[in-house]
Amino acid sequence: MTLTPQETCKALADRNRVRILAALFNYKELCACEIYEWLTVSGATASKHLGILIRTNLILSRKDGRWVFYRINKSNPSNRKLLNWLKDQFAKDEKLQKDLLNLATDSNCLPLKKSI
Amino acid sequence: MTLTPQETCKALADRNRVRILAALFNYKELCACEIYEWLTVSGATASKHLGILIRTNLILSRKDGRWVFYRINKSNPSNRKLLNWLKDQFAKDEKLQKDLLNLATDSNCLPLKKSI
DNA sequence: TAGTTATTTAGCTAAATGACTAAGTATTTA
DNA sequence: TAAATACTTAGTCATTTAGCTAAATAACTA
Repeated sequence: MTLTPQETCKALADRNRVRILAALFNYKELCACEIYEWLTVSGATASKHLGILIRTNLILSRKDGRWVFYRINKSNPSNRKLLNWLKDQFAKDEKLQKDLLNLATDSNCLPLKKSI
Repeated sequence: MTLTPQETCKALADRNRVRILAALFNYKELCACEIYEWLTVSGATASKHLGILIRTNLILSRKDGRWVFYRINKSNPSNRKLLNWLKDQFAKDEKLQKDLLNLATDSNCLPLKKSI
């Protein structure tokens, strides 16, 4: 299935989905619970957002026991420029940077792995 | 006013707004009537879409008598990567390319100026 | 195997969006 | 100055979306 630009952009047209991507830019992987706790939305809501990002090939997931870990999909060449633009935007967004500091790195889920 | 990434993406999250940008990538300028005739929506609807693209700094307008001409805003450095990604997407989108052939170049408005 | 934990799916509601028509503004032409 | 043209604004309506809670699924643990 090929995505149109507006379908990809629609996936990025929501504050919480953009926040998820920003978080995943900072960490190699995050599990669903770490994400929804930080977003302060219900698990169901986060799951829906994560599903949208998966279906637009922006992120990938990996199941490990009870947990599902999410990461940026860097292997999709057609989105490279878009993700690069996003990264630029994140860097300039002070509010978002402050917000990211609250992403608990002392999660009782599994140790977060800082991105290189 | 600084735009968040999701605000910019929201502007690109609609088929007709993406079509407007694709048309403006192919022509230096187009007036509102050329655009809405090609989109096959009412003038009011096109005007709304054009307003959204203007407010997100993606396009610029110039009034000339009764006509308003629109063009891509190439002077906004923070959107350069995004517009580049969009251009890539357009090139790959066969449906859109076919669609663009129907953009009447024999408009009775004012002669269209092919983009360089 | 029963209970607990992590996540997804289903169903609901309020708010947002994109389309339309009608009315308003600006500019040109007769 | 009246009519016509090009576009925008306002108001209405149908559809979509983002949130929630409750129920379902999947996997571990006692």
